[in-house]
Amino acid sequence: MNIGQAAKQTGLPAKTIRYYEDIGLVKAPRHDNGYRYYAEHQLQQLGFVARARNLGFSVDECRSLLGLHASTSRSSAEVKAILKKHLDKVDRKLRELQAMRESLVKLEQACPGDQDPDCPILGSLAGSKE
Amino acid sequence: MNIGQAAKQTGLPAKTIRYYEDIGLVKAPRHDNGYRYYAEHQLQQLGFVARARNLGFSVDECRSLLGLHASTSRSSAEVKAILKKHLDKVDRKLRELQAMRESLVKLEQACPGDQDPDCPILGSLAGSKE
DNA sequence: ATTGACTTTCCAGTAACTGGAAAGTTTAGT
DNA sequence: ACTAAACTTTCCAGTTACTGGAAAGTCAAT
Repeated sequence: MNIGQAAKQTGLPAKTIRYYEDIGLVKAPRHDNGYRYYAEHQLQQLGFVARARNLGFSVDECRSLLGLHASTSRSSAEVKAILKKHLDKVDRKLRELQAMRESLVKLEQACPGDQDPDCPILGSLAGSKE
Repeated sequence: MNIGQAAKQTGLPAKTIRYYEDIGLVKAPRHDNGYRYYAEHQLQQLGFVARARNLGFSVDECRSLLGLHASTSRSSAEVKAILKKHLDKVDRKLRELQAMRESLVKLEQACPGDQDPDCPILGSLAGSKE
């Protein structure tokens, strides 16, 4: 299977698949003509990475997870440790976004959104009442 | 006031202040020796940008907001439109992160995290039950 | 005069792709 | 057989918003 087909199967753009090979994440053997060849194993790996990326894991975390997946001497504790660390990051980001959201909603409600130049959003950004 | 003092006042790293000048966001006049000079006006602008960035506005959105702030012919509707668009993005991102979080928590709970190689996290990433 | 703390510019690197150019390959149609 | 479309290859550049570091100039104090 060539890269285009693999792209369809995995939902990843061909560009991204090539990129993953460039950085040594998922390697594919070549045909005689130089075209990359994707068999079941490579498709599995690409799917694995795609799912991990969808969960927000970084490419480097994906690399570690793929490594553990391939290792016979792994422990589920190692995998869980990676996940926990990532989950912490997600939680931090969530709190950050929630705080932003609250401020933004308040500003949105305070602003009339009319033709008048008077704007509490700009006022707040300019540091009023600070 | 030199850049170091301005950095302390605004909480922005000096590097970042120089960067903002590079991209034409907040310009500062120079002393005879070439050092940047920060007066009240520049400090206001930097503070404005810092607050907008903390609310998650992109640098380009900051540019637009600064422009509106400086304009006498603005309407609060224009400002609010930028905010709304940004808020939409924040909301999308929040939902995305919340979905990730839920999946991650489920996987965390399913994984024993012991010395055994058997791991439902890897199983799920590998596409089991799909 | 020399140290230390500033400051300047410029170049490179970060994360994870994405777009586009130029060139080679394969396939379908005539 | 010829050609045009559809793939594929590599390589280079651009994206976002900085951040780190090097080499060099400046300033204040000893």
